[in-house]
Amino acid sequence: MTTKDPLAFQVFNEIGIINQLTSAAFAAVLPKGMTIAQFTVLNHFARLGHEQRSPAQLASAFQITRPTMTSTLARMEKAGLVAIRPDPEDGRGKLVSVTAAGEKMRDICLQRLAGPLAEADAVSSRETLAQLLPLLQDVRAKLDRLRD
Amino acid sequence: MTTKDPLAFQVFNEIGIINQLTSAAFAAVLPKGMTIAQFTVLNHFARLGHEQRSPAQLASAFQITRPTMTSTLARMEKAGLVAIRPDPEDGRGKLVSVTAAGEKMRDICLQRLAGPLAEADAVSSRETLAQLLPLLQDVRAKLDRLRD
DNA sequence: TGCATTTAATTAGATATCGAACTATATAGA
DNA sequence: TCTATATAGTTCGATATCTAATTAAATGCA
Repeated sequence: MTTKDPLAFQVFNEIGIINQLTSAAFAAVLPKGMTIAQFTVLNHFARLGHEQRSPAQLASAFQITRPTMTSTLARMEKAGLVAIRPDPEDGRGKLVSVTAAGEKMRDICLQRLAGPLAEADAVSSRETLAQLLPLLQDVRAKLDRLRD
Repeated sequence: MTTKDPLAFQVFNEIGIINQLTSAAFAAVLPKGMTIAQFTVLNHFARLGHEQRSPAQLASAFQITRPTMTSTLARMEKAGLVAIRPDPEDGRGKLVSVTAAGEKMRDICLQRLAGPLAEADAVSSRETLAQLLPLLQDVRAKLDRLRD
């Protein structure tokens, strides 16, 4: 990246590369067959306290399209990580919930992620990370608003 | 993301989401058939002043695997954006160069990216971006070192 | 009531990406 | 020189992701 590039371009370029490096490192330690996308879904349900969610709600939460979520959920259901049933209140809709196996898988992933996370936490000083977080949240919030 | 998550996790999560949002916005304005990956290659050659590069060098520059670069280059060659020839000094290797059509395509992409970039530049104050850049570069440099 | 529009989800076809396995060539060491 | 190892590139099979098009159900409005 030369310094001639616009500031925003440079920033988003760095973000892209960091995303690639960290995603690869995280994916490498996940159990065979598990992916970041699937882990993200499991993690989301853990935060929700096991409420049910529609595929559309999940897609919206992660800012991905519904076809993508359909695809990921189908794989997760096949692997027994989530249960999908028709929405009794909407003939078009479905309701997704996490299974016991899904919760267990999330715990396993968390354990395995601990190492790389600690490493990442170590290489970048907590100070740097602490400075970064609010700035990133600010940018993200503004991008979110822009999307609407 | 709850505040219970480790700092590094929160930071990388924000980075992932910002990457997704910006990538989607950029991809949306590119000409039919063009992708960010392909534009990145064209842009790289523009910076290099049209020197030739091996697929392995390109893969390394973008931190992607060689199979991925093989795939992208094959598509770009088919589209006439790059030329690929055997490396006369190494029977295993190949040399990639950008074509006139590739240069033209890069210019078109730059024009189309100007809008979204200006938008991104506007939503996030230059101050925020200016603060972010060195922090991100620091994190990226450390991650790079970690990889070796 | 009935039709048009909207919304939920899926299917199809594309690209990017990965790891694993393979081929071919180059290099190093005995 | 010969063989073992390393490197360049590809092929294969998988997942994630997108857009466009399709199906089915809900909603709105005349």
